[in-house]
Amino acid sequence: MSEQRDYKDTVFLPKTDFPMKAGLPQKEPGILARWEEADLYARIREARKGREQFILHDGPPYANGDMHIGHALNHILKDMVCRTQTLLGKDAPYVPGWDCHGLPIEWKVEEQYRKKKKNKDEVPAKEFRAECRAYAQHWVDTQREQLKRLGVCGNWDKPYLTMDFEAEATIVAELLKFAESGQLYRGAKPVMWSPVEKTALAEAEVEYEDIVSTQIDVAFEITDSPIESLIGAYAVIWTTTPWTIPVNQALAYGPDVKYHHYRAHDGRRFLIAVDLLEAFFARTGLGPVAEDPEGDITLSEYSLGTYHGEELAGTVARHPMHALGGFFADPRPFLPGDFVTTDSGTGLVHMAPDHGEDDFDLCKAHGIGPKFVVEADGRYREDWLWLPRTDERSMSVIHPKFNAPEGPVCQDLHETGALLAASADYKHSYPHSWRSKAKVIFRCTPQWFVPMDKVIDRDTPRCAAEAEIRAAQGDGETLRQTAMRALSATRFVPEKGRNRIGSMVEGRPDWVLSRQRAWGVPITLFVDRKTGEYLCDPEVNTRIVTAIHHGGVDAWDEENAQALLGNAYDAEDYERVTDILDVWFDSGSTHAFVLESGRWPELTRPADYAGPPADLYLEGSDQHRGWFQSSLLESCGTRGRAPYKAVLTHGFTMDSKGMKMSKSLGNTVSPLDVMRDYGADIIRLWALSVDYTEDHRIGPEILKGVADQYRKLRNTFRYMLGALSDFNDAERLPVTEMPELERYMLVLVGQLDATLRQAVDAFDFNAYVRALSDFCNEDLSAFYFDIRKDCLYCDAPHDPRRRSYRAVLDTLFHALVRYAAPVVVYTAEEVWSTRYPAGDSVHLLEWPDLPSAEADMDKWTQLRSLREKVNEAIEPLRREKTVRSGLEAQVTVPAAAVPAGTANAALTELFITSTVTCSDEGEMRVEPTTHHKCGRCWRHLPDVKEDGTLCGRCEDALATVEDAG
RNA sequence: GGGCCGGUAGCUCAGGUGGUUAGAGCGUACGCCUGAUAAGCGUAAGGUCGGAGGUUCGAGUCCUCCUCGGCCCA
Repeated sequence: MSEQRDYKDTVFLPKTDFPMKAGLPQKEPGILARWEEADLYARIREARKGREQFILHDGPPYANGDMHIGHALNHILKDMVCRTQTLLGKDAPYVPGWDCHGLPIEWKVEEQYRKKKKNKDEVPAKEFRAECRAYAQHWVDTQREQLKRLGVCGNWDKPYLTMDFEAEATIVAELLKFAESGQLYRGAKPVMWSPVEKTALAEAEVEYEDIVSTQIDVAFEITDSPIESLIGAYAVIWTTTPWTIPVNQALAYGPDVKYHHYRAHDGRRFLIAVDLLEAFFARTGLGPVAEDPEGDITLSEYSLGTYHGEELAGTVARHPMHALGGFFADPRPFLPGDFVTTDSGTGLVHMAPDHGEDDFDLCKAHGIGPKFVVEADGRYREDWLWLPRTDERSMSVIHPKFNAPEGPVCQDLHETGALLAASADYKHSYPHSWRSKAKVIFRCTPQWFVPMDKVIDRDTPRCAAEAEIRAAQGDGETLRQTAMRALSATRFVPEKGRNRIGSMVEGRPDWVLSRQRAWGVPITLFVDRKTGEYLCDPEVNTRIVTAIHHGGVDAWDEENAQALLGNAYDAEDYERVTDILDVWFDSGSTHAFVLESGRWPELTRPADYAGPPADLYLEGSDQHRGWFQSSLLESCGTRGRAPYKAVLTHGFTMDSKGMKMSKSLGNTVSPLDVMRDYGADIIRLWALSVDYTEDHRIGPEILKGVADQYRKLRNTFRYMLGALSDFNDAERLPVTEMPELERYMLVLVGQLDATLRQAVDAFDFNAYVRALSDFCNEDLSAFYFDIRKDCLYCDAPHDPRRRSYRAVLDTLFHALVRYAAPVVVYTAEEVWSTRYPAGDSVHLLEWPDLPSAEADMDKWTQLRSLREKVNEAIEPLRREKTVRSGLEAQVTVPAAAVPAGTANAALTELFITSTVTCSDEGEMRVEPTTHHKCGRCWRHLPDVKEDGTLCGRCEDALATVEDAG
């Protein structure tokens, strides 16, 4: 065998500096720095100025702690939305924001105090708030850097903070709109209250612990009933909080519970739920017979009647302490309560609206209000009829002695004969204060509310603002009705969100606005000490807003009261409300502050624009109860419509087994770690690959899969970059002069384009990423690139086939880099700058304009399926090493399987074999080639004289190259 | 405990109005190539569609119950 010439240096191999290995964690920060230096966000705004707007309004995350996986997912989705809209040519700005007020921050600052042995109560409020402000600012700055690192493109230099003075002023102004239109009232509501700390507690400040309580059974004598036989019988209630009996105001029954009226062995008649009789007998010994050792009593002998709960409506009892007169002598009505069960107790529940949520709601619905007789320290009011304050009895209601079977309540009940049983042996879990570890009670305190079902009164308008709001809201519509109407005009992605928020709005109680806290926006109301009405004077309100605007929330203090009230009022006559606003009101007002203030020109709508200022709100599904709803109610109450046109919700990120992440389980995945180990583009690709509409998972295996997917995408770009090295626009050919394969590929990329556009419209990003990825894998790498490898490497540079291929590659490159840019933002930039080192950012580009092309798609579908069959047929020969690659195979296919008019040469090219011939046989045949192998292109062709010499095509190609050289 | 949502190959996902042997990509295994080379190509294996009942000639798709998980509320 003669020495063969090595033709390697005559083959046009891909040439690129673009590395196969990404090294994203090292590379990304540099790319980010370049964007910042070039002020890319501002340049994109400039480039899209005047275009159709797409306003995504950022829901403010809480400024507390590092970015976690939920933040990452949420912001990647937001970034994807803005970037795809921008790519489509719209002006889609992104102004990030933070929620800065509220309890968790207060806590952290208090915690720091405790470490320094400082007492919060000794620190002036202004100083305390200043520390809260500083604490929030610290986390805003931290999260801002972390989110930037994720590749999120936005106005990071000017985010919105709910603690900005302007924001605080806007929030107050929004509150005053509610006030001026009569949509505020002062009511009461049971809240968790710590008698030790003398303060209301939030749910998060409470922990549950197992304790042993006194359980008592108390008889309430029935004084009237539609069921006459019940009169004179005793309704029995069971409770573990004896201290609430002196404020009992009603009894609740379960409408679907069955009750028994029977005569006990002592002659008294009792009313009890059927299912709970046995337990009741065990506690009280009040069975129909004194002793029942055999347990074989038949109640029917002693039964005086069985009643369905509903039949008890209209029944009235009297309080065991009715002899005290006054409050205690009033009748105690039976009320229907859905919450009444037969899990424990007697099936009848005593109602003290002062001290229970169910109690409060049920009583309120029947016109019975709380009495406010337990004071902040947990003691009964001195003048309360029941209990003269003797030393012995004057103690906090949480005191064990107070509730003991020997305690004052049980004693008194016992004396009246109403106490059927009392024992200090009931184990259950009960809320305690996080800080003092002391027991907590429910206690009614005055709170400010926004009514859900009040029609703004037409006859007595308070202020000019009211007229405006009336006009915006439907005529005679309640806030709930306005909100429901607004929801029906909103697009939900996914659609099921509508149902979720809808049922919440439908069933929610009035909005409690007030919190007894320090770090927040004040409820800036002056209440007339005589009438209890809040002052509603637009001039005063204007002064208040202006003061907050200049001085922040600190401006609402006692010293300023007279100045704010002005000359028309005397501060002495008014109580300055010191509650602060629920932080949900803060965030519910961000649309006003961020979208309508003009402070962010990129968010400002044209003067003639009407309708919701935001195109989209995009948050986790927990925000159905949170921000989506608070924004809806705030906007409906002040503008009569939702602040958004569409709402997109995403699920939560679970660990690799689908379990919720928690620090204690040690299964958390930090986006900061993922960025450090894999890079931001990997976590972005992950977020955009999963089905965000549901809960989804992340874990090592999943990330490995995402990294693999990334590598394929990256290599696709690397190949294109290499194949397009030295590409010259002059190489291009008109589409109509291109080979069919090229035209087919152009149609395919056109289909991909349509799929991607549709995915963008539907915010269906996993479909977007999958379509892109599948196209790279199936249509490019395994099909087009593989087939055209020979053409790229070996055709002469001027060959129309090669020119066509490179032209299509160039089209593909420009399309794909744009499609990929919103997803892998860093890599797309790296790809783009590798090809155009002096060029501008890839993120300034617009959606690709594809050349129109036509191809016989049915024919190509047939050819590709035939190609699969050929591969299957070659496989056995490869297995037995008869041939090693397809290039050594000679294939005979049934002519019937080949689309009409397809040349054998075309099939050979397509199947990457030595030759393909058609025959009339029904079976496909594969055999090893008899042709020699070209030394340059390695194909086995008839015109190669011996192995290692050249085929005609390569000879010509070499000749032209040498001529040119 | 209540409301709402979900459970399709190892992983990520497709599977209008119920209709032939449940699909894709990745990963895996095996093989090829060594001129995209920590790359590329090919073939193959993998699922009792969370479980149990039911409706139907026929159910991943409809109904009921159970189970596991999630969000919100209590």
